[in-house]
Amino acid sequence: MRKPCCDKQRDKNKGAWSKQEDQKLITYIQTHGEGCWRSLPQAAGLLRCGKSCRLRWINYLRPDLKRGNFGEDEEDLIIKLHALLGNRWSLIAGRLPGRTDNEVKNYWNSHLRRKLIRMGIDPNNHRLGNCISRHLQKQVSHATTTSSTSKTKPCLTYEPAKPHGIVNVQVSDTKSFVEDGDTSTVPDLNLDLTMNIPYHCDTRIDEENKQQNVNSNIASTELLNELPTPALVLFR
DNA sequence: AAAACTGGCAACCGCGATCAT
DNA sequence: GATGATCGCGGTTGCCAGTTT
Repeated sequence: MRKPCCDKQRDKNKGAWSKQEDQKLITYIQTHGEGCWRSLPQAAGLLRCGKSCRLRWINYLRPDLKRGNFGEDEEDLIIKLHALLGNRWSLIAGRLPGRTDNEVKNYWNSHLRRKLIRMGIDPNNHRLGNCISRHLQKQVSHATTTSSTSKTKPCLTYEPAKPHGIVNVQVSDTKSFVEDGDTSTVPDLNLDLTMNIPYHCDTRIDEENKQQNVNSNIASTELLNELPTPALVLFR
């Protein structure tokens, strides 16, 4: 049923975009606006498929793109949002003005993911791995004057985004664990936060509404700012 | 100095969702 | 409801520059 991808057409350019191509695309969109990607290449005089034009515009040419390094606050937000939403890059990017889903995805894969792994945190579920990394072990052993490897390891449980937008977050106080050292005095705080994002996957809501619902819910509750994800706890 | 390796990023690909007929 | 067209998303690939051996 699916039509062969337009990219496979022989007369289409592929690979890196030239300045001339960029300029044609910019000029066309400035004049006619976004949309109708299918017909855009021909109208703009580009030997590209519409898909490629859309991607180029959204990820690189759009005037409102921020570009440059991610700030610490942006990193925090990405980690928090990823803990809540999983690999929903477009939703995550929607909370980061001037950032694209591709940019966020790349940054996650090349920076944040590794950072979490180095911290001994599974980037997939934001849980501390079974084996605490050497780095973390150092921190722990440094914090505790006596060896205490047999003590209860910090328990951070994040369940990634579930269907219907319900996210359960259970957090033990890792910071206390690391900094205080004496885990026996640290109660296993189990903050069972249940967030009900009005995101009904099973009903047909258009993407904009979905995004607005998610955005407004997150923004209004400001819950994100209160969420100490394991990664963030360890970064600080 | 050169080869091998690594990391970052832009772009591509395939698929599902949605729209149009 | 069936079919085809289009869009948008997330995973993956490939290129290139920088670093290490």
